[in-house]
Amino acid sequence: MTSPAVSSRDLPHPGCDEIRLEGVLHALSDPMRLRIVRELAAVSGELSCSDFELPVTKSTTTHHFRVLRESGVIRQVYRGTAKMNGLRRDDLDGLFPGLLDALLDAAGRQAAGGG
Amino acid sequence: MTSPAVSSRDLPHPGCDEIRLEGVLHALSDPMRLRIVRELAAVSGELSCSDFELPVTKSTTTHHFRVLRESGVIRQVYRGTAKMNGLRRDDLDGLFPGLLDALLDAAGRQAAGGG
DNA sequence: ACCGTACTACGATGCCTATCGTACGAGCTG
DNA sequence: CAGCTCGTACGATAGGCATCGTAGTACGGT
Repeated sequence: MTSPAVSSRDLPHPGCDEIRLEGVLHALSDPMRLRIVRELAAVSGELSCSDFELPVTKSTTTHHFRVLRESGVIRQVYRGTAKMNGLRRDDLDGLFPGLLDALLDAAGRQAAGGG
Repeated sequence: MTSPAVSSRDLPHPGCDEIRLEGVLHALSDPMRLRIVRELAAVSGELSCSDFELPVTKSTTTHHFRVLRESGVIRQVYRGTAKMNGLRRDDLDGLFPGLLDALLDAAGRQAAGGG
């Protein structure tokens, strides 16, 4: 077959009116989650959870993805056994214009310069 | 006398090279601290700790100001018995161009629109 | 039907932190 | 000096959270 269909298992996402700036900042204040978001932004598409090679166990990885989803930063959808992750770029840009770009730029500068 | 001199009591501030993006985001992910920063940005000058009317005790207020200072978001200096607080706007703009403005704009939009 | 892969759920653990209250220090002002 | 205001220090408390391990579920392939 071509590509696995979206599973019926659905994941709760906050609506745009439920996304809180504090929640977004808290989600991104964790190094592991900031790293995830940076990788997602770099590919500008979807990545499965297992595409990331994080120095933590799978349990912890699941936890971080959930925090990102529940804060409204990423969108998650099952596709077969894989769970695909994508940045909610349009939603975030609509709510907080320029914020995501400024954050990604800031993270990039820090990664490049300070270590 | 004219104005009370800066006290000899000195407060430790992180250098620009010590300011971490994650630390800044964590500092701003608390509603009370985000509120403090918004008020500081609004007056674009210095405010004493007691200029803020926060719904927490003085102990807690002290704690929040310290977190903001230690993360590099604000600069604090004693002037008489008062402790004056100012945004480290130049330092932050130098490290993370556009970030502070985007954050303040985002906070303003959320305060105006969603409540 | 069976197995392997991808991810989850749950409990445990140890640390961090937001909050408070009380007691104290530093500096004005009468 | 005495008192007042501003802010700190310290301990306590309660909740949050990053992490792990183990056991389990969902799905696709053989």
